[in-house]
Amino acid sequence: MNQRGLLADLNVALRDFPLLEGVTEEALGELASLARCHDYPKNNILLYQGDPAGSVYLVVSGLVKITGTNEEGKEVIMTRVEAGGLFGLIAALDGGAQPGNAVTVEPCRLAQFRGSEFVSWLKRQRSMQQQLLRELGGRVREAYQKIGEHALMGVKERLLYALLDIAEREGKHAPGGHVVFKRPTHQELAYRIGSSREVVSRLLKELLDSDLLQAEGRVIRVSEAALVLGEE
Amino acid sequence: MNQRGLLADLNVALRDFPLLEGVTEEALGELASLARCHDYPKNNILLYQGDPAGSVYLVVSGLVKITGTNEEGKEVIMTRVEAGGLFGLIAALDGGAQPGNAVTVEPCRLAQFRGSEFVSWLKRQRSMQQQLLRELGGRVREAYQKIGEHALMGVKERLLYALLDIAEREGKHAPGGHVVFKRPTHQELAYRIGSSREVVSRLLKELLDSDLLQAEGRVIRVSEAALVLGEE
DNA sequence: TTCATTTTGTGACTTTAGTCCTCGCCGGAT
DNA sequence: ATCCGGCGAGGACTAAAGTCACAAAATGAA
Repeated sequence: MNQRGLLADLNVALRDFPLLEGVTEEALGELASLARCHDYPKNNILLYQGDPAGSVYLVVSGLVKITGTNEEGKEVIMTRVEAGGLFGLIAALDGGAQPGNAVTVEPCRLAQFRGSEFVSWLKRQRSMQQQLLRELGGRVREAYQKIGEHALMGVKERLLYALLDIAEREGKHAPGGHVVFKRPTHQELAYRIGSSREVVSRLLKELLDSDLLQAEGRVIRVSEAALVLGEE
Repeated sequence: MNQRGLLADLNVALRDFPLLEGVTEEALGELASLARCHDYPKNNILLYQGDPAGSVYLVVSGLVKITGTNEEGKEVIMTRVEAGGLFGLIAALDGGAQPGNAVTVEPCRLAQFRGSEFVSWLKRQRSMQQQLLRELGGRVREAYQKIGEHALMGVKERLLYALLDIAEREGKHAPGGHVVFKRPTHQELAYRIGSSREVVSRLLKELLDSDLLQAEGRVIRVSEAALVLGEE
């Protein structure tokens, strides 16, 4: 699709994003006019950790992960940005470095803004600022949670919490007071909790043996009772 | 000192805090009128992780740490809030749970606000909101940094980074291109990096042996060259 | 100074997690 | 149907970190 078509879509999409609720039609149009909209394939690198402040991106559709990596290629996922979410903003706000790498997890459509233009637009949007304060607060809470998990729990417990988190977000309720969901691959889980594939493989089996979880193929079932353990 | 005296001091102090720059005299007075100001001793617990949203606190003087803990009493420091900083705000903004425990590290004077009153005052302060966006962005960056350190580095490296961080924040420049600072206790360092006293004891010695750092008693010296390693 | 705390150093051991490798399986592409 | 690559299981080993126990040193308050 060409830029014109993508932008038309963008205009429609903007109205659906909770972060932009309360922003006037006019301001939305203005925002759309600042955007360049593009499609990206899976695993496309958008930002590197430590890069200087640059663009701000809005995820129109798809999923982006923010990660940290070390020299040997080990990776940990800090957070995931879904449709309607922003990334690149923190650096743009304070002119500092990018807090993490940004990589598409699946094919994505992204709207790209010049950092300075986005920020000066933002300065005029009061309700958006308030939404954003809540949003950033949520990110801090999520990040603190992760720090606690890494510093205070073993891999097995982190794995359990990661699974409960998935169950909560995308699980479907099944008869018998259960929640079911399709688990990601062991490798993907390992990235999320900052461990290795083999270890996840072993520990997942232990969790399945210990009747907290049951598996049928790649689908995992948790009792709703167990779910509440995951919520602080 | 009585409440009246403390509040008079508060009024003076408010003008010095970067977070409140650009806020009108009138709004500052209004804010002060919402505050209850108290002194707290060292190690005083102010908030527990998971508590429902309640008060917002402003650190007038002293130092507060935000920590996570597990059942066995192991602790990790998420961040420290210095004079002029806020805590309890994230929960107040979104009505969620407190992201961490808040504990005084030294005797502190704190101004306490009802969460709802603080937030509705905040809604009227545009420049403050922008400051706060930057501030929260900084917290996210700091937290992501910590997640990366925990997931991707060993204890020794985390320890080194923690020391470089202290050197940068509170080190004094000494002749010979060095920076010197007084290190915290091993136990305190262990809390910061989420490890144990004994391990810190051992690894610190290794670091001192390996000429990245030199110690004279509790004072540590780093070359300015080494310092840049710590900055992403 | 003296004495009670804190703080530190260290050996010995346990536990946890990470690594390397092999092998079988399943699903999708050709 | 067949081939390949990602996925999953699991054995064997190594390395890293945590724990326990105790003694020595440093600190700071009376």
